Amino acid sequence: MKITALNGFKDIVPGEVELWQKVETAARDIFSRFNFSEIRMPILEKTELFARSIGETTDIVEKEMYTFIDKQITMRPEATASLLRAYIQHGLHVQKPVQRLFTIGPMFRHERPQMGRLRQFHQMDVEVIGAQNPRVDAELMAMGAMLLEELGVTVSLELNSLGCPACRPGFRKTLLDFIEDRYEALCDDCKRRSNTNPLRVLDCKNPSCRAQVVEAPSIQEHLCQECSDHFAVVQKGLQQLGVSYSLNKFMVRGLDYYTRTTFEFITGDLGAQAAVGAGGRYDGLIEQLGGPKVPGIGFALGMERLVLLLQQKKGAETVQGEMDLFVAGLGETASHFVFPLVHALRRKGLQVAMDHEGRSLKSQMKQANKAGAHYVLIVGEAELEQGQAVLRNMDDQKQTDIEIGTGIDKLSQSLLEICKPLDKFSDILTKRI
RNA sequence: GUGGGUGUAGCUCAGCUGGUGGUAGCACCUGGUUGUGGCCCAGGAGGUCGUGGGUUCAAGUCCCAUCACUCACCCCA
Repeated sequence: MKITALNGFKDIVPGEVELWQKVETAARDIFSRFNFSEIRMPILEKTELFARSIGETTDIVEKEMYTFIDKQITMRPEATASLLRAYIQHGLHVQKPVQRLFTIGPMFRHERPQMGRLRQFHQMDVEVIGAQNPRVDAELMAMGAMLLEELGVTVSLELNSLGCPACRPGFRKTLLDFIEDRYEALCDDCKRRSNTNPLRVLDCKNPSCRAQVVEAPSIQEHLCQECSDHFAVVQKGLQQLGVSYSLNKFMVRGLDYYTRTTFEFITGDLGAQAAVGAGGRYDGLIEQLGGPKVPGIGFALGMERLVLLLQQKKGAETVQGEMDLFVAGLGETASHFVFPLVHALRRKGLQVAMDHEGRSLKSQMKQANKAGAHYVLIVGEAELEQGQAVLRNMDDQKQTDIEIGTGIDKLSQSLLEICKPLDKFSDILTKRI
């Protein structure tokens, strides 16, 4: 019986992993432009952490977490809770009034997999802790938009405010009254939702529910003065930064801790999984987890979804590797000579490969070609005797003789000089992706 | 947890109303070139037809079960 990866768990193989590297590299670049620092947390946490932050009655906590029940530990289903735990544990608020942190890594949820949704999935998570100013909300969204733009994926930004503990309960009541009048017209899921999480009724996909809900009261019109002012400045900030967005009064968040600003980067190209990234403000959460009374805001980008979008773009051919030099030794004597030479060249910084299987020159040339070698050094019995080898430029097919009787150090030095000027490796690689 | 679709070579897939698994494409290996890549040509290797039962003289094909994958619902990045 063949052993395969678990359902919902995926290998990222060569040819695909380059896209992931591209996404990560772009993200690290942008995050550092915005003065964020990386933080890495463990994947396992005490179950209680997630129950307290995400919400005891959310689907995630109730049925989607990978938990070792006997040990009361859980594989993180999202990053924010762990990151805040680390922030509190290390007293990072004392070091700086405002912490700008990001983390990249795997998350785990036991859901049924589908396009863009796996059981182990990867997020890039960004959090600003200690900043109250609504301009920071706008700045964060602008950063997300900038990253997505640089990656070349087209998304739209949708924005809403969920209010705060002062005004949300009032709206909730208003909404419940509205739903009450139409209860019988709603689908079974929405009937259930109206008890558990009435806001969820607003973004039901069922067309008849949508029709019912069109006239629903908008939370944006029921915000308290502070929340309303905050929301206005967020929008003003987005306009200042030239970030286009649209208001969506139906947008709701799945996690309990969100307050005020919430937003999603949406695409139409991923089937049912429209959100490429999403986040919002969580002003009470840090205190609730036993930390200082500071506000926070953040968002997460789904890496699988980003990679899928990149793959969908035209000309998304698999990335071809490159190397500086392939050394072809013909026969046992030549291979014996070449073996330490390859090592010496690698030590000097060249990307070098050789064949160890005693294959024909033709076969080795094929290997070199496939590997994207720019040069091939051919060392045969005849060359060895004459103290010479042939250096072939694979790009223009020109061959030159090169002295090899002078010792490996000198030989590798001259090869280094020939091969290195061509080393625009990283630029070329970046462009090809 | 609920529903639909699909399982044939490493990958993409043919295989009609049951009658010996495809000269299919890509990829791989070897040769055409006594020591020279890409293109072309020739050859080669690669399969318990997802698995287990059943019907039948005969099952990749029909039936049942099971597993896996996949899309959607729920939920969510």
